[in-house]
Amino acid sequence: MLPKSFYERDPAIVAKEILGKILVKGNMEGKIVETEAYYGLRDPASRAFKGKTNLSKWMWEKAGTTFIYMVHGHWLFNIITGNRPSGILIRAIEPLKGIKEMLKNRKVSNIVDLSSGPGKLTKAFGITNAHNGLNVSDPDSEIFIKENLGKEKYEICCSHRIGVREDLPQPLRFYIEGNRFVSKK
DNA sequence: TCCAGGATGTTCT
DNA sequence: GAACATCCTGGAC
Repeated sequence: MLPKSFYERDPAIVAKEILGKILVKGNMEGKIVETEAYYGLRDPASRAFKGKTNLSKWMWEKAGTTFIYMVHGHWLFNIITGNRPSGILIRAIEPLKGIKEMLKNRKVSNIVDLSSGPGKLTKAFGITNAHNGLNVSDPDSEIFIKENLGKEKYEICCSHRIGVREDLPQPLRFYIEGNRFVSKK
């Protein structure tokens, strides 16, 4: 399992290095293939931009804390990082285990449609706001992230974030080049 | 009470 | 591939 210190860093670094790691919930596992970094107060796209509210308060929590909120009727899964308030958004994963259970949560015929988007993967994994405030570096947590022991190689690309009205100058979206489950190219 | 939002699914060409 | 209706909640008024 990834230690808390892994998350206690700049969100862009965490977003980049968490690619290829394994997200685990119950018997379901998936490889993280796409993420975005969010810089709290100085980031107009961040939920924390307007200050601390009942919703965004999680972004001030310790690194590794989960932060889940709904947009357009979809739950989006975030993890708090260092330099708070800040965090990363998990945008896409590649299903590895428990695919049967994921298919039950999402009625799709195509595996690629199962988790190739931020709202899709939360539904496939059954993640809702009930999972707010967990810590992915806590062994007792229902959701955690572990190291990928495989030795596959992949290239990491970056781009500007998707669907963000006022983006920061630097690219803050990271993904694994060529992976089928990345939401957009 | 109203409205916009870090998106998705469907329905076209 | 592009356009659009719709998903639901928190926060502002």
